Amino acid sequence: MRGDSAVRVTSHDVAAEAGVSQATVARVFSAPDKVALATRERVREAAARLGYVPNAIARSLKSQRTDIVGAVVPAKSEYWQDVLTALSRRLAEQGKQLLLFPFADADHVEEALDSVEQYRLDGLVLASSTIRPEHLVRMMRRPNLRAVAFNQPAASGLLPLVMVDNDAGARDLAEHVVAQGIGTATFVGTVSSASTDQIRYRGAASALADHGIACPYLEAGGFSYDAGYKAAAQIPDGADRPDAVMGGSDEVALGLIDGLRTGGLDVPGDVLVTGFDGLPQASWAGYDLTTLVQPIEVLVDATLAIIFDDARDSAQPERIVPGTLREGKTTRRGHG
Amino acid sequence: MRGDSAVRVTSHDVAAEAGVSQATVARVFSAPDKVALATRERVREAAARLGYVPNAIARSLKSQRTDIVGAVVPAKSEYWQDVLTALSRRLAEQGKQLLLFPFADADHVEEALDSVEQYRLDGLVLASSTIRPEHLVRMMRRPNLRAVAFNQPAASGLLPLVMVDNDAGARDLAEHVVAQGIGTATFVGTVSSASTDQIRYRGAASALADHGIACPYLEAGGFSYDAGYKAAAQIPDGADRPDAVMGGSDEVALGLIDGLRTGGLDVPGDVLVTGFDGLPQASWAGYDLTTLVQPIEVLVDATLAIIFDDARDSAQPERIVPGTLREGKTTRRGHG
DNA sequence: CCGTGATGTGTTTACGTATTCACAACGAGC
DNA sequence: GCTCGTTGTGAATACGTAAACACATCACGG
Repeated sequence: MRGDSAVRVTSHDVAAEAGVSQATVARVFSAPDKVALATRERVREAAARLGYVPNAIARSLKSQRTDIVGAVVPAKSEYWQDVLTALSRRLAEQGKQLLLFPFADADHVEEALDSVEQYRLDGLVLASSTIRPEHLVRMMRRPNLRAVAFNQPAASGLLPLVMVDNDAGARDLAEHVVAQGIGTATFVGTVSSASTDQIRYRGAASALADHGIACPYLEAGGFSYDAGYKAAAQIPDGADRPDAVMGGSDEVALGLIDGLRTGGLDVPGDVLVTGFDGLPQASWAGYDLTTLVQPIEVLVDATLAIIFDDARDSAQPERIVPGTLREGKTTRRGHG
Repeated sequence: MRGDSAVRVTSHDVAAEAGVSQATVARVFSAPDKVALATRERVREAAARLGYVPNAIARSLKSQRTDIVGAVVPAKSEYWQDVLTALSRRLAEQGKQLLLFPFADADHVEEALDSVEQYRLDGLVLASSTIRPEHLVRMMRRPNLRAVAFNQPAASGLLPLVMVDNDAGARDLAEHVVAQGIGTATFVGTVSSASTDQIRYRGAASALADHGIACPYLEAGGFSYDAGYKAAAQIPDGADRPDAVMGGSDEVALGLIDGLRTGGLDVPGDVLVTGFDGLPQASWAGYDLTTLVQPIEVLVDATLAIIFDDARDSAQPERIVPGTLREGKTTRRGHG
């Protein structure tokens, strides 16, 4: 039934109602100071009377700006959800919107990017360290599209990049557990092919090596609690049990804690555990995980600055932001 | 590479390159079966050569369909993030996108809705039980906009509505704890003005009353872990301590557990705890919370069915979907 | 051999806005 | 009293596509 009572009302209708031209109506809503006060108010009243709302689609078509930023992110991840929350809030403050392009796994990134190209977005945030370089390159040369890689070291040199200092963070965590007096350690990574995972492991291993401590690598095989939980079973027990287990992410670390405890171990009594990211859940009293907190607001602001600042000619910027060590009870050793 | 110059390439350019009309190019990308195979391939090749990508903005303007669904949701909430994940995945499968309109608190809903109206969305998911009725009514009469209230009992009669059966779920949980042999109980709600909170409390209280058990109401004052954690301190201890504490949501319940444990109590040894929603975190081994799992996939599918099914004349549908009781160790009593 | 329907393509218009250009009215400066 | 810049407004156009309409071609049955 097309005969809906609700008719689409355009700037032309408002123009007729107010006795002005369509151009004037458009100006009232996009450049009000170019219209005389009296006219402006007459138009505003007419618009209100008719229930007129400017059509963002038409505006975008004409102005070549959508005021929409896209984000290509993994569908399932605590960490990314936190980032998206911060991102969308900041955008909303600027009157812009966030269009989500989630992908289930790395093989589906291609499809997501197909969609991205159709919408003429003002900017694009490429998240997840599992996006492959060839995909990144594809996004480089779209006109009017500012793409930024977020926490994705592999994008270095290809795209503007914003990330937390994974290396320094991993070292900080390692130094911290060393200071607790550990003699052995194991790193349980997320997915070994992820560039963040590699950097975090190398940073931790290198810092531990400085103290003469070896640090074998174990792969959880995912970015999830479940992956960490299962990986806990792979950690040697008995004489070979490490004094500290460093998780490649908070999600994995939380799973590790529960997995270790299920296995009868005490955290931190028997084993120290660290994470990485600073998820809200890491602060929950049941875990109180020692982790490296990412300054998400700072990272998001830096990302948006690259997208919206007009310094187009500047070279590919790389913003590497330091994180903060959060000391929880999972590394608090020797209460007595 | 030839197609990567920074020029905008349109269907007209492709038409010229392929020696056909613009209309034919458009048909190749929107209704391929209306074009002869030979022509189609010629156009496809020309498009690939030039790096042509259809402009979704222009298409939307012409076709009056954006293929975008909006979601108005609270900015910070584990539960809604799970819903959004499911929603965006389903939409992606259908080649549609999700546009996010997060709001920090109920006072900012207005602004979010202003933005919503400008984009001519195909559908809108109004989430959160804190959206006020006057806002809902405003969304009713937009042309070409199918708005659906998601888990928001207050919208009944105003908008199409999809929700889990809060009443039955609360009763199920209550019956379950009664079956564990409790004699006293307390309900710790989220925010008492939220319609879901009221229904859950009434359902639980009513079921408990059937067994002669009173159930005082305590308000956590938020939907968060922190609110629950703090609320735990309000629960009477000593002789007045309830045998069971029912949380108004999983987030609150998880906070309650940690709060109670911090207070020196054993869960479930001293107090049983239940939640509501079925968050992934509720299944974490550290908590293993007894809760009512919402069938999010089912709810999302029902929502999208209302938005995209052409049964325009049908009355305001209300889909109330039953949840599933998940029995965890937080209500497993009497180990000894 | 003509009518008829199907098929494929081109021509044209419309979606609703922002912007350029033109123009009128007006005050100020010489 | 004339030029000149300013201010406010209208007319016209373009953004890139989809769809309505017209038309040509062709197969086919009578």
